[in-house]
Amino acid sequence: MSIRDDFMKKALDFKIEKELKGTLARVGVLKTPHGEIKTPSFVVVGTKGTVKSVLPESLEGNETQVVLANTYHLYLQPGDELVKEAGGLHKFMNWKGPLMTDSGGFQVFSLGVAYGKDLSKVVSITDPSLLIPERSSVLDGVPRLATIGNDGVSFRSHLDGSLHYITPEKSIEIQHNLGADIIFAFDECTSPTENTRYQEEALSRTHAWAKRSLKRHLDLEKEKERDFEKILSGDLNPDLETLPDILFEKSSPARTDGDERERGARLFQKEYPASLYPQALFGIVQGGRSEELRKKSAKAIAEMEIEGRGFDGFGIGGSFAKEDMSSAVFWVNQILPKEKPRHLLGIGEPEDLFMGIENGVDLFDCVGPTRVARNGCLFTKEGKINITNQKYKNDFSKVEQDCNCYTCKNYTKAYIAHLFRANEMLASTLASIHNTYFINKLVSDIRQSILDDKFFEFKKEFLERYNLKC
RNA sequence: GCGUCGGUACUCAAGUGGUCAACGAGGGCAGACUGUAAAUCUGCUGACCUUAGGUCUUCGGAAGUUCGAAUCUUCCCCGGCGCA
Repeated sequence: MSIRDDFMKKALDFKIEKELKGTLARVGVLKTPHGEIKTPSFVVVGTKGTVKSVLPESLEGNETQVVLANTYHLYLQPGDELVKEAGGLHKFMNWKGPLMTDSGGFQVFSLGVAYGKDLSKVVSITDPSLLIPERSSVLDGVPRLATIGNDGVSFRSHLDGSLHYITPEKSIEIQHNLGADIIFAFDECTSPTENTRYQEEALSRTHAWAKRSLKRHLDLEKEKERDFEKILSGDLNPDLETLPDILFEKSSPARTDGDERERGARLFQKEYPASLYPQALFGIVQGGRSEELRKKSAKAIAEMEIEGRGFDGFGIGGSFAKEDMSSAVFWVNQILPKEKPRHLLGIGEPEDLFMGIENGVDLFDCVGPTRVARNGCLFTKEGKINITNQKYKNDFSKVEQDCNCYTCKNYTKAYIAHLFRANEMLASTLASIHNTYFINKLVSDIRQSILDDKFFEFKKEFLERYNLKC
């Protein structure tokens, strides 16, 4: 197999190393053009091309393997064309490891039906009055910023009120300009409060959009291949000669600890323009709370292909009721092809990670660890603590005695509490570093427990201790 | 000493006869946050009673006027400024 084949055809290479008997859990390695991801893995969220308040160097020293940015936000600001001009998002944000972008599908939900309401990714569904009988663009007097049509979604920018129309094709084009290693199909994230009739309607739309996303993606990949061919065959590409150095990936990926990872990375270290890097596309499964719809969606997305090429992996989307999240994940992962990676979108409380991994999830992303950190909430093995509580004011112990993160190695609770009270920026930074480390380490420990055949012992031990203060 | 402006809860600061336990901001004390509209949001912050609500004590001090006073009157205490 030529370098070109390796480079272009294998945007993603996923190898399962071990499966946990009696469950859907597996341990694997996911190879991307910017390095490997040992799965299961947590994905740290950096919506606007930055993990808020944290330097990329800190992430690297923090067990962070992969970062997820957002299509919609970067399209609005600074614009995907500008990011492309800058040499792609990796260069632009100085993150050398694997990178993903979300498609903007979640903003269909958060700026649409959830706008101005107390509706989030995970809700408690015990109250039937939450169900939405009728839909309109204005509910309870709050106008939405996103309105869904069959062809795409109109967004009213939350930054300046300007109107934008995002279609599946547009989302993919933006994501190709951004240049993340793994990108997502444009979908409609529905609320669990929607009725079945609406879920069905939304699902068929998501499937149609998935197909259009796939089509546009494959076309754009073909264009890259043609350009690549020209370069290799020596057909002069005058543009190439004049491209600035910064457009070429020469440095090795950030994460090169371990021979295995380095070998994987080296495969992709030739001097190719960032814009020609292959990208992998994940299709997204929806279907709300319905078993029938979830399974139908998993089947449809799994089987979807154009000229023999399908999705490189899968996202499991939708807003969940906490109570039935695990069953929804189980239904879907039973059907999705085992050999491709699965990403549970937007989920990331410690207990959810155990649940997801047990039910066959390989990747999780969640704003929780970083958002909560900025608000003074820190993860510990005994549960979350609010560092601004009075009792920590003169507590000169570490957040966690045995934690190896930069924050715990160097600072006391009293100091972090002081930074929060004094409204110092470093407060967010130190808290975010600890929380991302905590979650990364937790997933890495779960991974090891599967390799050691100790998953259930570890889960029990961890959750019992964690829930003490929950 | 005379004149003048002021003294309101932890702090700053509204209020100038009843709708005032007293706007607002900060601080304090808690809580929330799951593909980031988020360094955000919510609640409490005189005392007591179990929340709705109720009772009591408060606006420098004292004494008055009034059905009713943080608000009006008198005296006193304290502070700023001006003039001596």
